[in-house]
Amino acid sequence: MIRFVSSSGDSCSCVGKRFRGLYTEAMNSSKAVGLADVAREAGVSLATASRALNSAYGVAAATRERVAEVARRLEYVASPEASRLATGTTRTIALVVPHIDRWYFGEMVNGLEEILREAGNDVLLYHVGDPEGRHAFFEHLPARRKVDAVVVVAVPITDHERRRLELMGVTIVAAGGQDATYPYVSIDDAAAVRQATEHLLRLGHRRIATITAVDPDRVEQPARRGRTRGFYEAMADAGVTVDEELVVTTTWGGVQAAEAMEKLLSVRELPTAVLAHSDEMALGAMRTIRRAGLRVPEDISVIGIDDHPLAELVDLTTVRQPVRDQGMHAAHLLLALLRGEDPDRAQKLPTRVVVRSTTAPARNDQPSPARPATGATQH
Amino acid sequence: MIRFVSSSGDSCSCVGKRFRGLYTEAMNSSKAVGLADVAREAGVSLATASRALNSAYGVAAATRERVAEVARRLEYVASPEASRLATGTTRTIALVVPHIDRWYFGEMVNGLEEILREAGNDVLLYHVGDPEGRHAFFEHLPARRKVDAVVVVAVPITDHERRRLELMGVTIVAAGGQDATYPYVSIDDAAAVRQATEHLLRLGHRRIATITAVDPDRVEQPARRGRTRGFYEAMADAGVTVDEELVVTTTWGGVQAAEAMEKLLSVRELPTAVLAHSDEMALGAMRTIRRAGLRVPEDISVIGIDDHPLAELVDLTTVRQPVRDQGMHAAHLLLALLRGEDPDRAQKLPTRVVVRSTTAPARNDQPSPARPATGATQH
DNA sequence: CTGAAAGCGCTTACAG
DNA sequence: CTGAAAGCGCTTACAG
Repeated sequence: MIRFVSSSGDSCSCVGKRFRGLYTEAMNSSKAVGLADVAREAGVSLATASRALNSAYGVAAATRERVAEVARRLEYVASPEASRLATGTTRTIALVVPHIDRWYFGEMVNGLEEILREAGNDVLLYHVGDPEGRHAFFEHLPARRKVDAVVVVAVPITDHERRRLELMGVTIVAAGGQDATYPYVSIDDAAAVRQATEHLLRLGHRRIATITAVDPDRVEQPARRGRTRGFYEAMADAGVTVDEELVVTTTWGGVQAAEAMEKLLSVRELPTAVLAHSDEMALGAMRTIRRAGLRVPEDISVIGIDDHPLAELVDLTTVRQPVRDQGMHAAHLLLALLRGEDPDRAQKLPTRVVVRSTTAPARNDQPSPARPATGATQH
Repeated sequence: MIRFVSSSGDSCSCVGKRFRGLYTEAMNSSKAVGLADVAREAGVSLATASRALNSAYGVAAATRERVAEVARRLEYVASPEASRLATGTTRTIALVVPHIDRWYFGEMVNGLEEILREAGNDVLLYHVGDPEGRHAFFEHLPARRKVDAVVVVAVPITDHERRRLELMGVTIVAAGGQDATYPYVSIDDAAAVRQATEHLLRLGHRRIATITAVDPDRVEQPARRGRTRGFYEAMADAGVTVDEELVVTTTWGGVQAAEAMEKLLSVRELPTAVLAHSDEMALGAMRTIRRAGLRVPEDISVIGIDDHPLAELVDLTTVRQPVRDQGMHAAHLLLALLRGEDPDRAQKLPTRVVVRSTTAPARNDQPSPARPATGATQH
């Protein structure tokens, strides 16, 4: 930890010259207190000191007290390397995140980190952007035996990857993804889209377009399946035929959605509403609509999914998903698994429509059987 | 790592029953290959095996080759705990992040993680939201001796905190913050705001309002000082007197900015342009303007700072700052410091105005000495 | 309840 | 160039 490599004595990490004296002194004098110091000071053996600090049994209350007191006074903290080596446990959990720079992932990590750290774990961040990164991660991490568990954030993993982790005894959990093969917590994608679709249907829309998102390099695309399914089901339930021309697919992203929207605007008969698979995509669609000289929601209603923090600022109607909560639940799920409990391995958190001002009743070119929403929030 | 705690044999982490046989087998048979296995297989001692794999000197080329080959074949990976214990180094770097869920922080972490991991370090994530979290971090982390260095993302730290880290020999670097007391990479806040202000001035605006951001619980507020200063300087240079009524301060956030904008709209003579300290805040201001029945940019021009990914989708004019780059540069700075080199300890990355459509020439109630910008990007 | 001792899996002077 | 041995700082059976 204390690092004075250079023999010439001029390189004490990044510390300015004026501090050098101070540093040398600190190095020589303090040298992190260890268990031995605590034991000596408390007048017990190493073994007893260790037990007093860790295990619940086998130490006289008075002894435990005394040791604890000394440890506190000396600001003793066990060397994690040493105790990990000795116990064979790491108390470290890896987070595998494809796009840490996107709100969704950051929020998820936020929730995960909070719970995992509270439980005494270290949280290692692995950003795996592209397929190679994923590959490298799954090939090396388990072998490194650095972690007790890994939580993958919205990344479907292959069977091979999963098996590799399992074989090494690494517990795996998915946050925000969903996959029957390992425990997860997510939203019900189909239900979310169904809610969005039903909101539009309730407003009297019939020509509803949807901008569907897929991952460019994912092996599976559950979200697409799930979300798209919700749309078709809701339309069918309402007895509305889906015009396949109004179903466009693109990769995640606002710009991509903006381009997809151009396609939708070049259809013979324009849609009166469009449902995007994320708020970001909804904003992209809105830009195209706006640039085409059309208005939202007067000419075309737009609804997204997420309730991104900025959605509120641009008055975007959307389906809210609790992202941070998904992270927290996933963390709890993982901890339960690590404890050897048997928690619910398939948790879905509810979503709900948040009505703002990018959706409006369809104009009277279609019959409008349902009443328009009233501006309040609904389930 | 392999974890079969229960004596009844029914709790192999989170693995389903059908896998139990497989697991037990794996556990019994494989048991992670260690240096000893490599050494034996290669017919050398532990010491030689270790040297062959790590140090550059002191091993015959042929020996090194053979050991490396065996290691590869056995898929050997050193136990990080053991080697850290033995070397006293952690190869671990902590990232202290106040709001991982915001784009700016996620992007920064993205850049940091990439470079630090490439260099062979583990990246530990610490989300410290509130002052207590910060306190806990700085009090415990150094004592834990878990990390070689910490990079604080846009969090000014107190002198006491800094000293604590330094005394433990932990190298510290700031990414996105700026502070004369430790090495950093950031943008020039004053320059960024100056660019924004000059853009508005160039469009002929004179009644320029600014929504200034401060951190609620920060000890220092360099950004505020810096950014605010840029505004006053640019105005002074242009010979325009700042109307103090048009300078409002609030905490970071779109909703807060929306409220601040209400204040600006209740001034006797409305501003013709407003400069917000972030894009999110700009969007908040725009919402208030829109809801007041005014148009952007026809009635009021709006410019932000950041070039948030969504800024492009809402056509927001802004000052772009390279966030990921700041993270990458900060990582390189840190690595250089750890290597004992003497890098530039005060790196500022350039920003530039990105003109989109929320700013327009001031209407002719004021003289317009400069030509309006032409829609292209400018420095 | 407590202690002496072995061991976790590496690295690294110290001798050849 | 190579090996035997000590040591990194804990934890945990194994004996009292």
